[in-house]
Amino acid sequence: MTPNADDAAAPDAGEDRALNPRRAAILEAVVTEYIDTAEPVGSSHVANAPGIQVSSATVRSEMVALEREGYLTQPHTSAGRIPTDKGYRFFVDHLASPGVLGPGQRRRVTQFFDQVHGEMETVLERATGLLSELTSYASVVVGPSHESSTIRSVQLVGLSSAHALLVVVLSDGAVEKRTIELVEGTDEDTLARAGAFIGTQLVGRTLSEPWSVPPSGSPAIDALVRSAGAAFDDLEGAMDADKVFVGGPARLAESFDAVETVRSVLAILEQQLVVVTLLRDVLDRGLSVAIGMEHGYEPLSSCAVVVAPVSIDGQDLGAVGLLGPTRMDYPHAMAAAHVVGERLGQRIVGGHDGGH
Amino acid sequence: MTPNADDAAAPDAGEDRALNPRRAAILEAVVTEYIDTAEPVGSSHVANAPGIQVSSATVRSEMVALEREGYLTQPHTSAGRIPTDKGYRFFVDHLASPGVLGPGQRRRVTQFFDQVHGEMETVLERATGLLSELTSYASVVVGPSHESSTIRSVQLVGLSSAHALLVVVLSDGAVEKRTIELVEGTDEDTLARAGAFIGTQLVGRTLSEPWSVPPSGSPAIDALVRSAGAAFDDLEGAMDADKVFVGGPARLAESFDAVETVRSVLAILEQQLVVVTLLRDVLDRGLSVAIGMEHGYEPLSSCAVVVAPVSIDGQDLGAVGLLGPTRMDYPHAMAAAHVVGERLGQRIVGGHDGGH
DNA sequence: ATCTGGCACTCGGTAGACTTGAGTGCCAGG
DNA sequence: CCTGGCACTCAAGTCTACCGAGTGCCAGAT
Repeated sequence: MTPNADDAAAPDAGEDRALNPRRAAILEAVVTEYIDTAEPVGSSHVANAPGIQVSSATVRSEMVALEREGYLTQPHTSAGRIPTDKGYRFFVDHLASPGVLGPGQRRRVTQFFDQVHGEMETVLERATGLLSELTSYASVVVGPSHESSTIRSVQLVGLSSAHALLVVVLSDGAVEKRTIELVEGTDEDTLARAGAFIGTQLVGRTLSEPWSVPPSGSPAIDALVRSAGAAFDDLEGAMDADKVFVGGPARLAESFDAVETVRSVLAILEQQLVVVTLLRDVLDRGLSVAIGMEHGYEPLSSCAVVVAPVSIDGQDLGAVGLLGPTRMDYPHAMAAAHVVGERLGQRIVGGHDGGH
Repeated sequence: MTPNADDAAAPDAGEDRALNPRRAAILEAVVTEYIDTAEPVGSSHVANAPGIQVSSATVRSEMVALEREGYLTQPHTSAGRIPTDKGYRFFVDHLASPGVLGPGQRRRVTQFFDQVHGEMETVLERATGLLSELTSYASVVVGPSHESSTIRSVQLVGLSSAHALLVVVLSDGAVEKRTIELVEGTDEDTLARAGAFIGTQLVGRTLSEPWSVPPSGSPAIDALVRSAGAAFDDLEGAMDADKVFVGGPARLAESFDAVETVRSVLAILEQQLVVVTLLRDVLDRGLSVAIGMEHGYEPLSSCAVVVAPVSIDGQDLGAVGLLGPTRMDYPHAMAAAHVVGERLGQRIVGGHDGGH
C-alpha cells in the first residue's frame, strides 16, 4: 500500500477534507445508482456511468480507498459496494445537485395552497398528506408554538349545573378549553362575571407569563377563579407541547421491507414528543438532513430524516419533515420539504384563511 | 360417501344449522389451536386435545366434512387445516367462552380510568393506547357525535385588524372555531356585539337545526353576521364528521408479517371516514365482530374487527374497535373492547372530569 | 507514476436431487 | 360406526454443483 497524496494515512484522520475529484465522482455514481436500484453496485457499473472515464479496475482500487475511508461498504466479499451513512452525508453535502420538483409536482403544490382552506390545524394536517403524496415517504409537520402568542379572550361557559368550560382564545387563533367543576347552584351570571373578571387580568399576556388574579370581592367568584386557575395551569402545560401531524404512515411499509423496521419506526412516530424533539434537534444543528444514526434514535438507524423549517424571515413557525430509508431520494425530498415549508410559512403569517 | 343426518347435502345448504356436537368440538379445537400457534393443525393434534375422545382417523373424516361445509380449509394437501372466516364466525357465535380480562388487565383498566383526566378528546385518545396495550392490536375509538348537543355559546374574538375568530361552544363541551375576515376598521366592540347577537339567535339550538338571524339594525353587525354565518355553516359540516382516534398502528406490524398487508391496512386507517363507517356498519348489523370479508373492505380481508359500542342505556356515544388478524384472540379482544367501551360510556355521561 | 487488461479467487444465489416428516384419504376389520 | 393401518402427497430442509457478479492483485502498457 503506497500511501499517496490523497490517501488519509489513518482511516479516521483528515475527516472532512474534500475528496479527490475522481473519488467524489465514483462515490456519486455509487450513491445515485444505489438509490435507484437498491442493489450493491459493482465497479463495472460505475465505470460505465457517465462522467467516469476510467476502467473498472481503476474504479475498484478507488473503491477500496473509499471503503477504507468509510464512505462505502461491502455487504459481503464479492458483492458491489453500498454507501455508508458517511457516504450519503458526503453526497448530500457536496455532490447532490440542488433538486427541483417536476412541473407536475410544482403545480400540485400551488393547487394545494390555492385550494386548502380552514383552520391552521386543518392546513397542517393536510400538508402532511401533500408531502407524502409528493415524495411517497412518511411525513411530519410541527405547527408553530404558542409561546409568543397572547391571550385574547377568556370565557366561562356553563355546560350543566355541575360543570362549566373554560375557553381560552389566543392571538394566533388557537383555542383551548378545560372543564371545571362547579359548586352546586352557581348561576350563569356568576360564571360569566367570573370569566370576564379573569379575562381582565389575563388578556394581553402570554401563556407562560406568571399571573395572579386579585380577590374580586365576591366569594362565589373567587371560588370560580380558583378552579379556573387550576384548569388554566393545566391547559398552559398542554399548549406548549407543539402539536405534531403525521402523514402517510402507510408509506413506511413501502419504504422498508423488513416488517420489524416498519414496526419500530411506527412506534417512534407514535411518540409525538420524540418526533418534535428530533426535528428541532436537527434544525438546531443547522442541518436539513439527518442520516442513519446522526440523530440519536436507534430504531431509526436505517432511516433518513429530511427537515425544513417553516419560517418567515427568521421567525420560527414550525418544521416539516420527511422520513424515509437512508437510500432516499435526497434532492427531491429536500426540495419538497423546502417548498412546502416555505409555502406553509407564508400561509401562516399571510392570512388565516386566504380564499374561500 | 353415505349421506347421513347432519351432513348438509349440498355444500351451501342448511347454513346456520348447529353443527353436530362432535364436529363443533373439533372445530373449536382447530380454531383455538390455530389462534395459538398460527400453524395448520392436524388431526392428531386435535385427537389429543382435551374434550376429544376419538381417534385421529375419526377426526380426519370429520374434518373432511367440516371442510366440505366450509368451516375449514387446507393450505395444501398434506397439511393440517386452518379455519375459514366461516369457521371463525361459528367459533365466535357458538363456541367461544365469554372471555374475561385477567386480574392484572382489569386492574390496569380501573387504574386508567381512575387516573386519566382532562377533556373528552384526550380521554378517547388515551383510551386507544389502553386498548392497544391490553390486546396488542391496533385500536380505534370513535367519539360521540354532536348532533344532539345544543349550542351553548357563540363568541366573536378579534385576532388582528383583519381577522376574527368565531368560537362556538356546545353543551357536550366541544369547542369549534373558524377564522373570519373583517372589513377594515371593525372595532372590538362591534365584534363583541355581533357575537352576542348571533348568540341570542343560536344558543339552545342544535347544530343541524336550520337557523337564520334577523337584521339587527346595524349594517356593520349585519355584515359580520353574514361572514360568521358562512363560517358557521362550514363548522357545522366539520362537526358532524365524528372524530376518530387510532391507537397502536405499530401493533399492526406485529400482527401481520406480509409487509404488503401492513401497508394496505395502514392505508385504510388513514381514511377516517372509512373507519367510522366500518364500525357503524358492524354495530348496526348487531354484530360485535366482523371477520375477513364480512365487512366489504377488500384490503381488510385478512383482518378481523372487534367492535363494542360506547353507550349507556341505549344512548349511542360512539364505538371502540380493535383491528387484528383473523386469527385473533376473539374472547379476549371482545372482553377488552366491551369493558373499555362501557367504562368510556360511564365516563362520558358521568362527569366531564372525574378526579384531578 | 498511473492506468489497464487479465486472472485467480470468493461467495451469494439458484437449481436440482434427495430426504424427512407431518398429514392426509381410504379401507378392512373390530 | 369407530379405529388402526397403510400408501400416498407435498412443503420444507439439506446437500451438492454451478453460475456469475464482483473482487484483489499483478504485470505490462502508456
